[in-house]
Amino acid sequence: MATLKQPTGIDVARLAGVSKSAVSRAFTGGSVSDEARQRIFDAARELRYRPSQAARSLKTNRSRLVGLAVTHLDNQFYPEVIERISDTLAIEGYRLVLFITRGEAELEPVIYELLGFSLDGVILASGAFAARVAHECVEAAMPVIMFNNIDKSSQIPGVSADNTLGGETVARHFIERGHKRIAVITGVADSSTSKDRTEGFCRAVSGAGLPMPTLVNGNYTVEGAAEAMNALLARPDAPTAVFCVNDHMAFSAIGACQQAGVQPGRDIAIAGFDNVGIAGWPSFALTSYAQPVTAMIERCVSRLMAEIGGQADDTGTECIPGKLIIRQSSDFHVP
Amino acid sequence: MATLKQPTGIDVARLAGVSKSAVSRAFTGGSVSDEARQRIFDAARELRYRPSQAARSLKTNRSRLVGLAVTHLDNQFYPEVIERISDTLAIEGYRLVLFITRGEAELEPVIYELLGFSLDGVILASGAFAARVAHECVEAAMPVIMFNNIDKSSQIPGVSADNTLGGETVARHFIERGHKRIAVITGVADSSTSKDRTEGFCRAVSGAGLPMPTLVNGNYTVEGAAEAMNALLARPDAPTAVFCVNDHMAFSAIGACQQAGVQPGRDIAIAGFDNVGIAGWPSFALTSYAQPVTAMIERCVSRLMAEIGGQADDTGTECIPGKLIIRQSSDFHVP
DNA sequence: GTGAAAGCGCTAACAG
DNA sequence: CTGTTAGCGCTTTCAC
Repeated sequence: MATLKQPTGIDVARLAGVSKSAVSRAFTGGSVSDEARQRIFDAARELRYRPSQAARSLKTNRSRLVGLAVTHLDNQFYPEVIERISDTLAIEGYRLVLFITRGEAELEPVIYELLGFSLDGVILASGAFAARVAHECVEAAMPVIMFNNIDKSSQIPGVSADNTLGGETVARHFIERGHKRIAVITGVADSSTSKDRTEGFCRAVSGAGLPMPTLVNGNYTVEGAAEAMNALLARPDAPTAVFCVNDHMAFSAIGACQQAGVQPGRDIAIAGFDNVGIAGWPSFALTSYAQPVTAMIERCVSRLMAEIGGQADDTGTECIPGKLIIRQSSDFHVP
Repeated sequence: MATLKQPTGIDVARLAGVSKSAVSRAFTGGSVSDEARQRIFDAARELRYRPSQAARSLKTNRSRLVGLAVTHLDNQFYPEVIERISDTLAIEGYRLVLFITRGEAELEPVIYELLGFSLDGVILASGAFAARVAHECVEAAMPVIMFNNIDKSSQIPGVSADNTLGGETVARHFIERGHKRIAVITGVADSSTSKDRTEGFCRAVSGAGLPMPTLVNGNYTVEGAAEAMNALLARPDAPTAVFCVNDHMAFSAIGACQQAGVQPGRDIAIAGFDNVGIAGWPSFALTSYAQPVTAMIERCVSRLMAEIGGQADDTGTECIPGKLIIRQSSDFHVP
């Protein structure tokens, strides 16, 4: 039963024959004699005592909880990121509270909750509308940082891959392999990731004197990407290379190609972005621009910790270069 | 800055010209006159006031936080489950605190944290050693329920698919298609899921008068499953059908087959378990026993809520039947 | 329907 | 090094 009375610091103090402050000190690293400490810990173990976080939070104004807002998790990039952020935060003694968002409709309640759960800080990895949530957090003096999707136009702290560079890098790869008819399957229109990747890509393509790539919106969904790919294949001037602005869509595009009898890596070059685990599976062998996830998370967490520690973060937006991983899906020259 | 003073109930009370008790009532659904309520909410909005969860928790002994322990998330089943649990809990006003575990080594700290974070309850979906954590929770009077991996030998609340039935169902499917040389790639040895699925499968196979399936341990990992599959293919009496006890390993097995020039759905039948999203992708078209995720989560959450509400849960372990989804990877008859 | 008052369990001065 | 004391912000009797 949940109603069984938990022991308090007083119970422990009594059993150990000390004051409750001594107990508190023992558990917070204050100065206690070794002997007292020993008695306290023994008593605590006996009573199965653990300091109540609720009371502690009330006093210290710290919950050791960080909120993480993400969109739905079928894009494998997010589970990977969640796992790594969780690990990194755990080292600092923090835990993640999950807020899975599904779109604009849920905006208000999410903000309300994010701010209501007495979190120490918030990481926003949730795509398009995150910027608005971020502003609310700033207003409410809640430490916040945007991850992956950022808002360059504001001073809101953010960490992302260098998406523009990533787009460029993929473009250059296509160009080197002799492609001339090139397309890109874009993501949700107002996400910074899609915009930047597409922009970098297009700039490099036209900079090389090639015609502007055909852009089709895949909306960051499996269905959208499949449709986009089919539309591309149906064109009289079908592209020989297509850049999907994330791997999630690239997998779907590959599937669409296969169904149409077009073989990626031979008949058409496909590249993605994120380099999620699946990209390396032999069934896909997807060329992908790898986000520097480790570095991104390291920066994200340490900046958030600094904010929580009271240091204002005026670093703004930070873009870290990644690395192109070339695999079979694009590793050939056009004739 | 994190240090900006947040408004308290007193501030709101003062601005609204009422007592702080009135403010509290307004926010907890107590009886307040409409007029007062209006003034209070107006004042709260103006001050950007939100009741502090920490203080509330201290008083009510409820945090509206539920812990979720899971192993690493590369098995796509878990992200799917997390997302759904998060949604279901959100309806009840609860949020998920994530504890990503990585094995026995981390057992103690995880327990300590799980119990230390003043959670209202805990969901254990974390595989093999979850049972020990569960017992600790029970001892500590922390409402707990095991999900997916359960412990039938104890009275610890648990919800899972009917894994035995699932294994049987897959076996029957193979048998109907005329397979005689059958193998299974198993998971971590002491996980109830792997044991039950394998057991149900083997029982049905030998019940049909066929020789016992060859068992190879894939350890629930991509690498393990690939090795297992390769070992299977190398045998003189290589199987014509293999059951992978989860989809995660099945994908890897499919990859291994393809690399060996053996085509799933034609040369060999492959089936998985979980029916994760990817299973339906054309690149895999994996036959899989679908876990009844919706029902499982519904039961899991409502039982946990009951426990949190103070009702002892003596339902024990609960297994819900799923459904076989037949796809190309196994949809053929042996000659 | 409303306010006053008493804590929830803890930490952090403060004095010894 | 140790105990006493005063709250953290809220909910909740209890009178009115």
